[in-house]
Amino acid sequence: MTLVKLNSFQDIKSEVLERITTRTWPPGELIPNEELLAVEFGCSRATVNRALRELSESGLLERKRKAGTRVVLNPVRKATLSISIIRDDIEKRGCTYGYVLLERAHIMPPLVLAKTWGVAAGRKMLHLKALHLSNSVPYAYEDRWINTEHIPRALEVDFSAHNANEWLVQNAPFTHGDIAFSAVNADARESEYLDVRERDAVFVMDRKTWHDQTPITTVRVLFAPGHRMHTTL
Amino acid sequence: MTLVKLNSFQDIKSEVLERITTRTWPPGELIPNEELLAVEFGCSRATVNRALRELSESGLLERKRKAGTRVVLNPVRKATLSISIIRDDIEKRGCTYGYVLLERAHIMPPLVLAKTWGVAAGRKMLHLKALHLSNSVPYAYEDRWINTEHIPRALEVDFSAHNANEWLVQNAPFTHGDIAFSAVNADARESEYLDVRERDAVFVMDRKTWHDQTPITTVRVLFAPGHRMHTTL
DNA sequence: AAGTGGTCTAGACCACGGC
DNA sequence: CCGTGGTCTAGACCACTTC
Repeated sequence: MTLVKLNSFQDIKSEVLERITTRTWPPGELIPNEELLAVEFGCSRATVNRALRELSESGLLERKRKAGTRVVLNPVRKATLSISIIRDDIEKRGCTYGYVLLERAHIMPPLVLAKTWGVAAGRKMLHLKALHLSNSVPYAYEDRWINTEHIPRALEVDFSAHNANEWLVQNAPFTHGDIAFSAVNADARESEYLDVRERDAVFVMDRKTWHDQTPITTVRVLFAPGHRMHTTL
Repeated sequence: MTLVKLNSFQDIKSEVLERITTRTWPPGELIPNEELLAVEFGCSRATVNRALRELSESGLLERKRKAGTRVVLNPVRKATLSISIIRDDIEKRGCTYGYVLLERAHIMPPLVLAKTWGVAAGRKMLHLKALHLSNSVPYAYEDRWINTEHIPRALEVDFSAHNANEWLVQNAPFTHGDIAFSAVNADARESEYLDVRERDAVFVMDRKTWHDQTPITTVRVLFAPGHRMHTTL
């Protein structure tokens, strides 16, 4: 075993990655423990630890105390999605952002929603429908419910002037959330709002957020046809 | 300032998160430096560093040498997607996985593909179309190109017996990739393969992978209607 | 019981980037 | 210049898991 001086955890990541892709350490194989690698690479155990920890976070290694570190058999690659505010998406492309409130109502949510989202049944919530425009062209249509039991102030906000997404980000922080993406055929109303043909395929994001156990808001966003969500591996 | 003993970086993450959401440290604000926080929390600087680093990786803090650490104004939340192989997705739900090769050809790719993917024009590549089944029902349809200049062995593999995805994962590792998700209306052929009506909305994943600079494979996967991709924030 | 990774510490040096 | 975060080190203790 040659002792090569690899001082940074980045170098070690690359070297380990190399050994994985070239199958020096084939899938399923147990690799040497941190202490041995530290000796081999001429660095401290903490540095090896950081390199291996990050590789395991990206799904390439599997680590267990006492059992050691293994190369994952069928790597489940992790891709990071950046969920930005729609306004930013639009402005990043050099387009002008526009916003229109379509509907506002303080009503009881459908039972399905109350069930799946965990809000008390029989309580009114704020329901908003709005359109996001890019250079005056429909970009996304959103259908949102806000838990006004928890955020009563939302009832007094003029959501025709303030984008609900941005108001909530600044006024009702959440601790965790839950997102799903899918594809649906635009129904009659949706296609009218987005100015597309009925049944056109639209990309959908469903998001629910909570502050600890308390539901904050849930929103379904339909993006105009052609929308792509992009990331790297 | 009270000195509270917070020994773990997890505790510190929670505490800092708490201060962000309760606006003890409002958006845009500069927070104390690592050394001060280490004193306040009664732990070492390295521990504070790990907590703050992780929070900055999830998009809540912004750190710059000399400038210090700030609470991000409009947090762009990072969500992690797990991209698993289709077989696992299906079997995880307790369904039986099936696979059918529909077409195989060693031909020149369309010019658009060569351009966007960076392969030399005028070279033949392996083109595969296949169907993934869940309990014998179409689950996803894939249209794939494999760079046989780089992986000549792929020409000798019987892809009617071996799933291309899995063969490639095990035989042609990649160093990086690029994924996009979108929604499209199924065309006549696609809807026939997936056994749905024409123009039904399908969820699409386009993926390209490279080994260093060399293209490995590119695939477009169309998922049967109803498919959802899920993650947490 | 013993081996492994998970984490913390105290101290150090360095790179970046405002000043 | 010099304050800040970024990283590394050597050592330590602990938690988990397999044996």
